[in-house]
Amino acid sequence: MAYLRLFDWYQTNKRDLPFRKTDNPYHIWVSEIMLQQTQVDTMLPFYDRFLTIYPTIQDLARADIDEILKVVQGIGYYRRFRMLHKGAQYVIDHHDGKLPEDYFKILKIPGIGAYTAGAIMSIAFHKPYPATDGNVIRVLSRVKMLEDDFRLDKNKKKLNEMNKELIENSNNPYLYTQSMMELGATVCKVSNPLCDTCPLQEVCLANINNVQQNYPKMSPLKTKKEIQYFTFILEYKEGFLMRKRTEDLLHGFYEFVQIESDSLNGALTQAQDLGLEIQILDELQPIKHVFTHMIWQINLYRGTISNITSPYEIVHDFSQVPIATVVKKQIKQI
DNA sequence: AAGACGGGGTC
DNA sequence: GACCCAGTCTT
Repeated sequence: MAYLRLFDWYQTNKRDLPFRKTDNPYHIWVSEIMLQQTQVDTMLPFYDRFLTIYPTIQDLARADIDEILKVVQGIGYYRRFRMLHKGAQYVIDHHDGKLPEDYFKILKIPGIGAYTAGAIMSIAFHKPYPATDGNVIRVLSRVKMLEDDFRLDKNKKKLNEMNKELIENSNNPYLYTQSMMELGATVCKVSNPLCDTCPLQEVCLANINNVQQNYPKMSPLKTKKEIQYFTFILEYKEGFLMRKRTEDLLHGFYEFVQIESDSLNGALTQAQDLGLEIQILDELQPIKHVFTHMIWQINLYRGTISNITSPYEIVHDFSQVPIATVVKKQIKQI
């Protein structure tokens, strides 16, 4: 690996990011959780707001999970913030409220896996533990022209071992992790990589052979399952009927009366079985919402109702409860 | 090993 | 429309 060129390139070209201006291990922890499967530009506003409200591990540990969800609503993958909350409480209970400088102790904290443990060790504590994310997979698979299918766990683990050797030999774990990820994010991009400006262009086998787009090799994703819903925005006593979700998906977020059905009549019948006598006023614009593993096709109606039954409750102010983007799209229409 | 888990950006 | 992203946990 051409470490010096890589590090020089990083020092000259790095983006000015708030989580690179701190050496507070907790702040770096929060940033790494928010960066899981999330682009920098998307997480930035959440990062600032989150640390303003929860500036220390103690503040986060004693916060209410519903309030935390409200703070991060719109970013997605909300389970990571339930885990982060548990993680803060775990650090209070097991490590006197301070992040330990030990890879295997960090790995035991809820919500922290191999990547995040390596990122915290190398970025916050300057210790040589590998942080192998999508960027590093892309950079190394191109530089070395690796033929493995990186959809598979075993191949990611193999590459993590290679990344471990590289960071151990780097003499600067902090610069190694930061520069590899910065390179993957800004130069060694998924499509149209900027190889002309890459500090590794002379050692990169994919660039030399002009086959960058073939790497990393990834087996195709499964097609998403589609679900048809009928959703009713029902006014009741100057509020709206809503339910706090108890499913794993969007757990703790509020939704209107939403029923899985192929037809309006079928949905209304199911609503009756729940004790809801719905009077429809308008049909609104249908909504398509894409998740990682499924697609919701939502037929949307506005109506009234003269009664309320469990588990529904009356929500008077949408700003007081966690609202996911799929419901925000619905609220926008009223 | 495979599936669950959000939302936004890119081409 | 299809793919990807500074992944982790559960089954």
